[in-house]
Amino acid sequence: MELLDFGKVLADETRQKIMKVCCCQKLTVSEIVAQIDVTQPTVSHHLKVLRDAGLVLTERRGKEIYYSLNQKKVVSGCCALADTFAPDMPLEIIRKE
Amino acid sequence: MELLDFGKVLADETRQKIMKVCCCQKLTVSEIVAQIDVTQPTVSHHLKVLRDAGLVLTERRGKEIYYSLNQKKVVSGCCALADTFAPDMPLEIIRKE
DNA sequence: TTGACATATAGATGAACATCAATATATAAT
DNA sequence: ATTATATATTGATGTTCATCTATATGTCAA
Repeated sequence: MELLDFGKVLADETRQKIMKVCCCQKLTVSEIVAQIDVTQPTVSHHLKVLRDAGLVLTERRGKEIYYSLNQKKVVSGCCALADTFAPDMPLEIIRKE
Repeated sequence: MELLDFGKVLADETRQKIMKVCCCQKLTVSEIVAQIDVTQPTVSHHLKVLRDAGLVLTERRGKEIYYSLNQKKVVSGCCALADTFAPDMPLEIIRKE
């Protein structure tokens, strides 16, 4: 089940913090570590989990690797959740540019 | 963080199965047990988790207690997720009655 | 090639949690 | 009151997983 993976990714505080900080910008691992109270290996571990779930995009520049949240994937996950567990709810417009 | 609880609830396969079966109908604990491959205490445990998160509605009728998924809460959780982790995405209309 | 820096991986440890059997509580019927 | 049925709770057990330290890998500069 795809939704199970989505849920598992969201079930950790550190992971949600990482998602939040690289939500709207590209950050290196070091920059993420600087903003969160865990060690670098721990951040790398969570980035791997996020990467495996397709929830994060990466871009190498020299020694550094930039990470950013894949907002599109977040939305598709949310939609899948709503479709599965709230099929009777009219969702209307949630946000529009 | 509210979102963390939402994620944790979603992070278990049995819980997702329970959510699915009582998504669009009221079911007793026994009826849920009959549809899922775990014991009654395990189902009760998960129903408690769901209840504490406000994700399930209950209704007592005699000896039996009917459970049904709170779809409204599911949607508000999905919206909170999108607002937090996908603020740049235009969500448009997802579904409409 | 050597050294410095950025990130990833391996292995160990502890905590959180899903599950079960056993038992308790609640409700209804006789 | 007693019995039967439905659900909840308790306590034990095993597994999953987050975290750390130590180390490996990768990249660039001198």
